[in-house]
Amino acid sequence: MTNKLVLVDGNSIAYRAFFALPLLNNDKGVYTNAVYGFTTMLLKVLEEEKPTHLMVAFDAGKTTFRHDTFKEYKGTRQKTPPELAEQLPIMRDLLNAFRIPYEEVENYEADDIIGTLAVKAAGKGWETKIFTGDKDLLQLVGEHVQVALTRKGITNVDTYDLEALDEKYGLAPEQIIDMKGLMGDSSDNIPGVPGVGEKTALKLLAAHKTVEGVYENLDQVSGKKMKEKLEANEEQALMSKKLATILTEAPIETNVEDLPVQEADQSALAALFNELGFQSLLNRIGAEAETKEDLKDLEVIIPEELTDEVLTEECALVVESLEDNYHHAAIIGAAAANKNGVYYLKPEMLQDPVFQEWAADPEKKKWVFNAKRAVVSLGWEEIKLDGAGFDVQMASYLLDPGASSHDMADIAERKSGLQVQHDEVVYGKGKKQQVPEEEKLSQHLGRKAAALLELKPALENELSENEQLELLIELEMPLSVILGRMEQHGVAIDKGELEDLGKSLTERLDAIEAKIHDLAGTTFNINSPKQLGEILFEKLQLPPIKKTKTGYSTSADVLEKLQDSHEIIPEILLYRQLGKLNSTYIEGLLKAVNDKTGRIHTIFNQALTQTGRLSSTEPNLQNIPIRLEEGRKIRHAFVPTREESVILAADYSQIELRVLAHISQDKNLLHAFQEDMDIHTKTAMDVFGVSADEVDGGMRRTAKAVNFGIVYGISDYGLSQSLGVTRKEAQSFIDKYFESYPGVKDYMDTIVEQARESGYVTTMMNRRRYLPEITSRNFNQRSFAERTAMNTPIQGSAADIIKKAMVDVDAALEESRLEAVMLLQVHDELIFEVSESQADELSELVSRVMESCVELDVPLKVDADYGKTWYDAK
DNA sequence: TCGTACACGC
DNA sequence: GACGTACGTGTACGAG
Repeated sequence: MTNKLVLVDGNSIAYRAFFALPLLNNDKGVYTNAVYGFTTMLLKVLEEEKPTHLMVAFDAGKTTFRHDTFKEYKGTRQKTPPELAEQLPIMRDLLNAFRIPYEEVENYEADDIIGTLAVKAAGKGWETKIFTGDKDLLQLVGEHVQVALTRKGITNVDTYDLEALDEKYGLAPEQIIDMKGLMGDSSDNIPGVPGVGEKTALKLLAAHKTVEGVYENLDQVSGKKMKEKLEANEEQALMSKKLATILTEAPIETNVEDLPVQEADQSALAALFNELGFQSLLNRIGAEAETKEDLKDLEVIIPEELTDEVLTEECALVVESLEDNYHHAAIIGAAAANKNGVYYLKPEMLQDPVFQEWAADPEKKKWVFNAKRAVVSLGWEEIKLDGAGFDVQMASYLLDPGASSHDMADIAERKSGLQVQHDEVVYGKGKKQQVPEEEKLSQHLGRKAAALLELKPALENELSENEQLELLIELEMPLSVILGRMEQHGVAIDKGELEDLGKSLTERLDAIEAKIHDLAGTTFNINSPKQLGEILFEKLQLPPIKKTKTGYSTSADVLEKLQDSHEIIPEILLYRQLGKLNSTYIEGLLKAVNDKTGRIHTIFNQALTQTGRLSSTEPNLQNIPIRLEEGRKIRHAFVPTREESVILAADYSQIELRVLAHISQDKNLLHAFQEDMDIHTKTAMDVFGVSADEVDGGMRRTAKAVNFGIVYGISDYGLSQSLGVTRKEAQSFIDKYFESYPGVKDYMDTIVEQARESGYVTTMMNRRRYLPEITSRNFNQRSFAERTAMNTPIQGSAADIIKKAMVDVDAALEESRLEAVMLLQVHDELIFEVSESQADELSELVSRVMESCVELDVPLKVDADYGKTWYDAK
């Protein structure tokens, strides 16, 4: 077997990694992004290339032999940023731990080391692959030498051999230096011939092979100016070529045989990864995260009897169940921690009336982790939990919704001195998940409870400093109880209705499938984008409009463009639409109906989204179809639990734009809502400069998309996609919008400026979102952060408002004589069930409370309606 | 088991 | 001048 040598251009890869990744740092404030990128690249190389020999070359010192030729060589290069410089020594530690040799040679660049070794290896008939971000190294490509150039990020590379190089540039490797000689290289301050760029250089070399060849045939060069430029810079061109030439005879003692790949020093590597905080890489090398302190230390008492020493007035409480879905999940144990100690409570102790009385007492305050989970999982066992006054998970979420995790173990790691193991480590995952023996379980739960006790005051302090305590105590905590009740109550489903819809869907799908196969002339899986792409773009020869990473795009917008070019297309679109309805909504919802209750019990995630909205899972009841009639029919299956009841839906009209009017104080927008105008028509009037009766359907649709863009923070590109216009046109709509609503423009500018200064934005109720990328050098990251800065206060404040409305409505219902149940929240809409006789009264109450739960400078408007099913509540 | 492509809601 | 562009969830496919 031939040997395979991999040579890595250390400085080049480090630079690439540094600029490609956000400025990460570990818990000690040391920047780690370049090291991280470098490491992932090394791991990938080891895994995929499986080299027999490997080394990393670094540049040494500031000056090299090239400076003798040209003292301004690399003269314009900016100093290595200090954030990167401090990472270079760590990379050497890393290589030592990997047992990968590295080398730097005084007076020479990494390129020269690589070139020399590549030549040595080629002489022995070895295969060599060079990893770099520097195109110069392409000159080393040869029969046995490939060069992998980083493309985007660091692990993504384009590999060049002789053939690929010829294909891309039409050049042989040795001509790379001729190209550099002619066009120069601004990053290395190689002058070249001024006025000659890549295009000209390639043209000249195609005709005359080398720099020397160009000058020998100067009379054949077309263009007077070009000839003059070349003539005037002959010496400079030759010098530039020399500068760009990589030395393949650098004085290096190392032989390629000295560089065999060795086993990494696992313990050194694990120690380094731990220090750097590379959790994911620890997993990848199969090592475990280090433990800060001895896990055996904690004293956990297993009480014989529950006394008021165990269950105190202020007490951390852990209620553990394993399944993600806590509805009807078995509680495997509990723990309490307070000033007296840490206690493990066996599951059967939860049945003790002493526990139940304490749990139900709102005066006995409990500090918990995910209050809703505790309330609902106890609730299913008929145990009432009240007085859950502080939720550590919620606190962590409110402090920084963008934090990498809100796991107990991670929060404890970040914010306390106590070590809590990850659930996955204690219980296992997937099929291997199981309840451990009591000793292990009591330790784990005891640690969680102890950590809660310690975390509560710490996080309370942080919240208080951010003025977010009210948000937690007055809004999210009461809301979690309400949401828990909604989840546990569930939504009744008419299974027969779903089954009937499913039957007719399946029949139609079968017919459409047959038709598609017929039109295609073969049977294939329509649900497979790969197979569908092959049929459409190869067999049927339709023009592929867009590509994805893996092949042809077959997304709806692509297919819509092909609508008229083949009669198979509309059938495929219909097949997709109906297939989605059948698999997700018919089959999916039927599977989600609980056997015991006959209802669907979703789980609202209250600590997930970056804006403060809720999300809904298992199943997601926030994306039930409504826009197309076919799908809307699904809502027929959402029914009240009692025959005599109805479903009532109350939704805020344009809440985000009203919030925008309030926050920005734009006079035009405020006025529009104060006069209760149709906002999309109003926007169309302003953007197109026409009167109300001149606004046609197209103008209103455009205006609506613009408003949508403002609310969701999409870019000119996003708007152009949704309108099917060019980016320029989209941008001009945005410009006109800002001309008409200058207050909105001011707000957008101000909020971005604020975000840059403080690093975060806030909502009306002091929800926060950090935007570190707002100072990024990467245009995309920065633009995204800027749009987020504009959008989050709008969407987040709307989320605040409906959450407040839910708390207020719940209280109002409590006081009223109405027997209504809140079932769902869908971002700007609340769904209830109520007996038909009380429906009008409920409608009036809900609308009133929703409209008055906060006081804005524009009115809030609610539309409410009810009917026998969710479909009819429109 | 995981990543990708696609489609649904707001 | 290119970059690759609201969020969140679920299903199906196909590679490992």
